[in-house]
Amino acid sequence: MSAAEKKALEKKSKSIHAIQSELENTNRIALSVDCVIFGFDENKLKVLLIRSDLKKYSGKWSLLGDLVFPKEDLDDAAYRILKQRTGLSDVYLEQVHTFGAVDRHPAGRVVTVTYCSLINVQHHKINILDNELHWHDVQTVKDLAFDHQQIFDTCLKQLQKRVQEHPLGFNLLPKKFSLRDLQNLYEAILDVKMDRRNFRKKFFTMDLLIDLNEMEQDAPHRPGKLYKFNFEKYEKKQKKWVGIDF
Amino acid sequence: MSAAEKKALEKKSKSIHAIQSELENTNRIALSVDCVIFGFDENKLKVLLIRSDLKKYSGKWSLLGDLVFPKEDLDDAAYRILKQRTGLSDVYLEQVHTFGAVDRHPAGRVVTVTYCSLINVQHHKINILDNELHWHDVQTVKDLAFDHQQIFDTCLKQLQKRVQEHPLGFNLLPKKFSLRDLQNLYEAILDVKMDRRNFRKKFFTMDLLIDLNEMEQDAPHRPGKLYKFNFEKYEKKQKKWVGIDF
DNA sequence: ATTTAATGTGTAAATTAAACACATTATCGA
DNA sequence: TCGATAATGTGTTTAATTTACACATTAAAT
Repeated sequence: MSAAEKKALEKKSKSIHAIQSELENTNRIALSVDCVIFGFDENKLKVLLIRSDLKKYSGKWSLLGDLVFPKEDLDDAAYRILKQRTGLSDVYLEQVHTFGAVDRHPAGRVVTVTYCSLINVQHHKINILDNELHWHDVQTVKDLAFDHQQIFDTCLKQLQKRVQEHPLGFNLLPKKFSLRDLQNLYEAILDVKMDRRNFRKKFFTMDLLIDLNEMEQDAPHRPGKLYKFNFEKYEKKQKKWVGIDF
Repeated sequence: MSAAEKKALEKKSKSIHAIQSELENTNRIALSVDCVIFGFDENKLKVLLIRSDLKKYSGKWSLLGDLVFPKEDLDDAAYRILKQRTGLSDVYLEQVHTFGAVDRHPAGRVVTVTYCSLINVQHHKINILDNELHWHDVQTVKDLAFDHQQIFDTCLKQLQKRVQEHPLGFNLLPKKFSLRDLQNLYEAILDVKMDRRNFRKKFFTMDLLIDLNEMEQDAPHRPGKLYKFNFEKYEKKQKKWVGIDF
């Protein structure tokens, strides 16, 4: 992380507090963005959290958030915050939900728009600055600051739903991956066990994996073949399926 | 519509303009809610629109929106606005997306949270006050004010997706309906034709329709049986299906 | 070399979706 | 009144998809 980014980060951590009196006086609504940044490491789904800087919530973890600038597009704000905190700029980022309970933030009336992002933990060295940032297993995330537990739960559910309908998971994997890697990812995100042979069949039928004719290295046993995802082919085919199922 | 509601409506139509100078001076963000209210009538999916009150957009139609009060929950604001405009209070209402481009509103920086709602046109007499409100066929909606076309498109897509996964459609039908009514609804929302016999089989297999042992009245030909939806049974069963399909 | 723990490849059964045909019932008009 | 009309109501047959399950192959570790 550059010095400039570090500075921007410190500046941020005060920004919501700084407007507290202003919020109370003007009787107006402030707008923030919170990012739920998912990663995948050691065959577990992770989420990046930051230690809360509010005394009321000291010791608790919270999501990465910041105020939206008055003349900044909402989506731009989300990308800016993601970039500030992780250095990432070329990743999947999707709006999930907006949380607007009156008392959701102790500093005053702050409505927050939540974005969800998936990054590859190995590809991007996150600066664990002053132990403020930490990758948590999603399984053990609990008791977050503010209403962040609710936000996190919503985003995880959305991720589980979306990952079944779109190839989001590939952003979490290395460029070259084995089918076992892919299955581990899906099992971690969806929290289910799948049949290895049917899983394999499923993806081969989709015909969206490119066989790289390479093998895993340093596998403890028989190495598997390596693949990459055919994003181009996926973009071309537009699904138009209609069914009723509830 | 009561006099009080009429007054509230008139007051509203100025509210965004009133804050224009304030927005410019304070350099802050205002928050609004826009409602996309879907209805169903004459076997067509409709959407309730209001004539734009801004000169810049005179003659164009727009969604029903209003500013969120500083000390009002976001969801409450959505229900308040829906109630103000339609008198409805006990309906399905769901947040869809938040739109926050800097220049999306001519009055200044207004970020808007969009909600989608489904109501039964016949059950709720909407006061078409001064020709300001009108039910439009969704098929012919185009060229809305502001970024409302984009918002509408997003909501329609979301509706089409959600209606396949949840029994939302029943809110648009009378309490007693025939299977033909139900199929007409789905065909209108999804914009597809379905096989009558397979459609029927689908819903009978779900076992969520209650046979009322009544027949349609005044049908031009052989009348069909009437049913109602078993909401209680639906609430009890929780779907936990996992699959990958993209 | 043998063991071990993976990968890689099918096949059969069950379930679900799609395509399709005909008898039944009420209305309408001659 | 009676046939024509235009719906509803009830299958069956076929195809496609999902699920369950078995065995040979490969490389590493001992």
